[in-house]
Amino acid sequence: MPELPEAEIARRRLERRWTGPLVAVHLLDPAVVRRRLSSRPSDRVERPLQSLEVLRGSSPTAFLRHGKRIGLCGRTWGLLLHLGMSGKVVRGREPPRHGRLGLETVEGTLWLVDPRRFACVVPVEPDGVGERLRAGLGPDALAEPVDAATLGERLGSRRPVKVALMDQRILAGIGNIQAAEILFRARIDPRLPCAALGAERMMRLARAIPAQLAHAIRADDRDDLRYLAEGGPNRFRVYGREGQPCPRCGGSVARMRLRGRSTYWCPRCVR
DNA sequence: CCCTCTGTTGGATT
DNA sequence: CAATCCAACAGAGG
Repeated sequence: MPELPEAEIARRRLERRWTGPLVAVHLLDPAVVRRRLSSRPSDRVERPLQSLEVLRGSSPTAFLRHGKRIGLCGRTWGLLLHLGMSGKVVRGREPPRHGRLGLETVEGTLWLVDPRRFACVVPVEPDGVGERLRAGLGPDALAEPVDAATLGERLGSRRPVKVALMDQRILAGIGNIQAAEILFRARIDPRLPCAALGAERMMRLARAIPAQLAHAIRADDRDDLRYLAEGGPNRFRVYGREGQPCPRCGGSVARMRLRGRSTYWCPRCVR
């Protein structure tokens, strides 16, 4: 479920575990290397590096993140990373199942694992990695929190608030799960058009965004990352909890479909 | 077995 | 123009 919290966990894991220069690059699935993060014009890379071999013998000087994207900066290279739908970073000696890429240091190997193969890495020139990460995206939903007035301007007017929250051009990092958790925390009906929020709700929403993301990161860091698909307990307050009691009011958590995505919320809590 | 569901994203289609 | 569908994929669950 890589959204901002999982991307931040992956970034930290890379930063903490990357000790010393890279001994070897294990490219288990060549398709994981792309020439750009997406087909959008803002993600165009003029001179993509041809292979990951340039990484060997060096170590990154910066470990960046913007929204769901991660960026590593070496002296002679940069590497953009997007975890896609099921990507994560794990450490271990042997290549794990669905391992796509291994970055080996003397201390061990960091593996990009990704069953669904939507994750990718893009080798680029070292300059401008930070700019590439932000290209076309709004401010980072955690690191660059916006006040209620700014949020209101950015959200626009017509769309349901949950749909707008998931638009990376407005704020970077919020996906389907965190949108549900944020709106639950702010007690806002996900269907409400942004223009109908009003000052009071907008204030609650502006506070809830960084609060929820920080909470999710803390939870992940403590428990180690667990995916629903891996059978771990559901740590979310409403996501994936249709029919279960609302942790705040005891009412029943509802599920609906908004723009094709499952949306969980508590009808009794919203105000 | 088969059908539906799932974390992302962007482009095509209606 | 907004909503839906689809395409990249694999796997879990009913």
